[in-house]
This record gives sequence, C-alpha cells and structure tokens, in this order.
Amino acid sequence: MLGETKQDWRTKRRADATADIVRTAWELAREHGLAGLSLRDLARQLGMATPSLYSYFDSKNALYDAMFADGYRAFLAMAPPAEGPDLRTILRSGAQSYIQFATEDPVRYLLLNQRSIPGFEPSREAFALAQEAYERVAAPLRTFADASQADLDLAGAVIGGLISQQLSNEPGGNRWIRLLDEAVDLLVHRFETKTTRPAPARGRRTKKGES
Amino acid sequence: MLGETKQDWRTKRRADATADIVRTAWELAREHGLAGLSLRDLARQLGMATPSLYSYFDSKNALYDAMFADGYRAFLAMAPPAEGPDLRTILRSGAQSYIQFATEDPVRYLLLNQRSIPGFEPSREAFALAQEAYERVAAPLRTFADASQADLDLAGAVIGGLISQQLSNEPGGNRWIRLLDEAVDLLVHRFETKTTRPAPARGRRTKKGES
DNA sequence: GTCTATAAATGGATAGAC
DNA sequence: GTCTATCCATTTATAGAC
Repeated sequence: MLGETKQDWRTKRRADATADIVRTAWELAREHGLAGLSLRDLARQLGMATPSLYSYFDSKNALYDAMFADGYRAFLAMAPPAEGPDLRTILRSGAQSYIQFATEDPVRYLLLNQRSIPGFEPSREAFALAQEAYERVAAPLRTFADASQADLDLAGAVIGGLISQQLSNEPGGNRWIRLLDEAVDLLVHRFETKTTRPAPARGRRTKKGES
Repeated sequence: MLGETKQDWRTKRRADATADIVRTAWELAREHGLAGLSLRDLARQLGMATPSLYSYFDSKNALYDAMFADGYRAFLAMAPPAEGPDLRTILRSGAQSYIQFATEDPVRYLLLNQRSIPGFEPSREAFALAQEAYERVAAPLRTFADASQADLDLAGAVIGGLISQQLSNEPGGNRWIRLLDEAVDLLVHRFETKTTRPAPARGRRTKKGES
C-alpha cells in the first residue's frame, strides 16, 4: 500500500517533469521559432543536462509529438462546442474561438496546422486529439446546418485563409481577421442557399448573378 | 571594342552561372525542403567547392533572396493579367493561374507566401517584384469590379486558404482546390451585392437571410 | 534519472594560395 | 573565381559512471 503510494508519487513527479519540459519547449519555440528549438537550449533553460531529456522523450520528434498533443488539448480546453440561435452565430463564435486560439500563439498554430517540421508526423494518439478538435468545430455545423464535407472544407479554408494571411503578412495586426464577420456572411449565404440546390457542384455557374 | 565584348561575355557567363545555382537550389529545396537546403549539398550538386558559392552570393540569405525574386519572375512570366467578359471569369481565371502556380511547386509557394525561413527578409528589389505580381492580380479587380482593399484581402484569403489547406493536408490532391468555383461564387456574390451597401462593415448582420 | 564525456555529423562562413 | 584547408559553432544522440 505504501509502495503503491510511492509509485503514484513517482508517476506524478514524472508527469510533472514532462509537462515542465513541454511548457518550456513552447516558450523557446515562441522565441526562436519552431525549427529553431534545440534540445541544448531546452535542457539549459530547465537546468538539466541535454541527455537527461532522453529519459522523457526518445527523440526530438517525440517532443514535437507531445507538443502537438498538448496544443490540441489546449484547444479542447478553451473552445466549447459552438452554440447559438442561428447558423450565423454558431459559425461566428466557432470561428472566433479558432482565431483567438491561432493568434494568441502563432507558433502553436503552425505546428498544429501547417506541416511545419520536415519529417515530423504526429502519432496516432496525437492525431486522435486533432480529430477530436476538428469534430468539436464541425459537429454543430453538421447537425444545425446539415453541412456537407465540402461545406466544412470551404468554411475551414475561408477561416484558415484569414488566419494564414494575418500571421504571414501582418503578425500581431488585424487587417485580415477583422474581415471575419464579412467572411461569415459569405459562408452563411452559401449554407442557406445550398438547400435550394441539393446538387451543388457541376454544370451550374452559367447563370445566377448575371443581373 | 574587343575589350567590351569580352566584358559582356564575362558578364553573361556570370549571369548564367548564377542562374544555374538558383535553379539547382530550387531542385534541392524541392527535395529536402526549404530549410533543409544546405550550401554544401548545393555546391556538390554543382560540382564546385562550397566557398565558390560565395563569389556569387554573400550569404545563404542572399541566395534565398535570389530564389524569392526568381519565383516572382516565374509568376510574372506565366500569369497574364486576368481578362474576361465578367467579374466571375476574371476572378476565376486569376485564381486558377495562382492555384496552378502554387500547386506545381509547393516549396516555391512557401518561400514566396509564408514566412518560412526564420531570419530571411526579402530585399527591396525582390519585394518590388512581389508587389508587381500582386498588382497584376489586383489591378483587374480594381478596375473592373471597383474592388476595395478589403475586397482584395478577403479574396486573397479565400483563394489562399484553399491553397494552404490543400498543400498542408493533402499535397498532390484536389480536395480543397476543386472547390474553387464555389469559392468564386461566394466572392462574386459579395462583390456584386456590395454596391448595394457602400458602408459594408459594422452594425449590419442582424437581418438578412433569416427567411 | 542524472550526470560527464563524447561521438559523429552538419551547418555557414573565412583565409589565403593559385 | 576557384580551390584546399580550416574555423567554430551547432546539432541530435549514445555510452557509461554514479
């Protein structure tokens, strides 16, 4: 029994130390860029020797994997499923959460959303968290607006496009993300007119807005 | 007179060699990633010693700068100003050029559009080419559709969003870029209804599509 | 689990002869 | 402009003592 407690204590110590490493890794990544993260700096910042890190992570990519999972856990903790009386509200609140999450930590956004680190592929466990996060955003749109996969892809591209332009061209500013409401209007218009035409894709586009 | 010819010949030789280096650098960047490009590999591939590269470029960033300029020159060479009988055609053909340019060489797209290399900033000369390319796409939309800067920003975000999602999530596929026509429809709708409401942003969004 | 020591390699960049 | 030789810093990762 006492042995069990001791075991738990050690397990917790190890988990705490691991979390400490990941947190510090994020700090350094924010400072020097994602690819600029070095295990040397990381160990020094933590006051330990470089090889000690290998007691916690088998490789640098394993550390990236832990950061990847940590990032999506942070999203799941901060972003509730979008709710609201109408589609516009749902879409806008979901997108606002996402934009907030992206702009408050651009480096995290890069690791989670672009394939930023050559050779790094998230593990199955980490990828499952990514899917869970995706579903949290997608599910309300499916149930409320009967969104198809193409609808979701288009919405993701539009919102992600605002974020991407903002972060690459004017980090810290709002030139693109302030266009969110107008972008949501576009998407709402599409979602609502779509029910009129259940076969959305091919052959159309000849007449419609040609006054 | 003979001296002048000799001078021209040397100038040409140097320009050719420089172009050769840049071309080979693109090949290696496509193979190993943009950040994975090393001057050692580059020199070896060219059959020269590493330090010889410094006769052509002062630093690695100077090489990136030449690649940056080269990428935009390639765009200017391949993408004519968008033309067409109506806004939809102009927008779609411009976007198609851009998507073609991006997907035929994703690494080039990354260097030109995302801030992919930490510490690299394009020189004034290279940046001027980027602006020229931007204007080539933007000008027809300004003159034909009286597009505001916000209109252009939104359109850029939507098209760039499709490209970005495609390259990060399914390189080589078409899950997102096949949505181009629908994205263009969204934008056309916005451009056309915008004239109805010259003050586009705040305070609206209460009633509109609430059937 | 932690350390020291070190491997084994890569990176960009410079000096100086030819 | 090209080379050889080299510098100096950096990287991830391992071996083995404690």
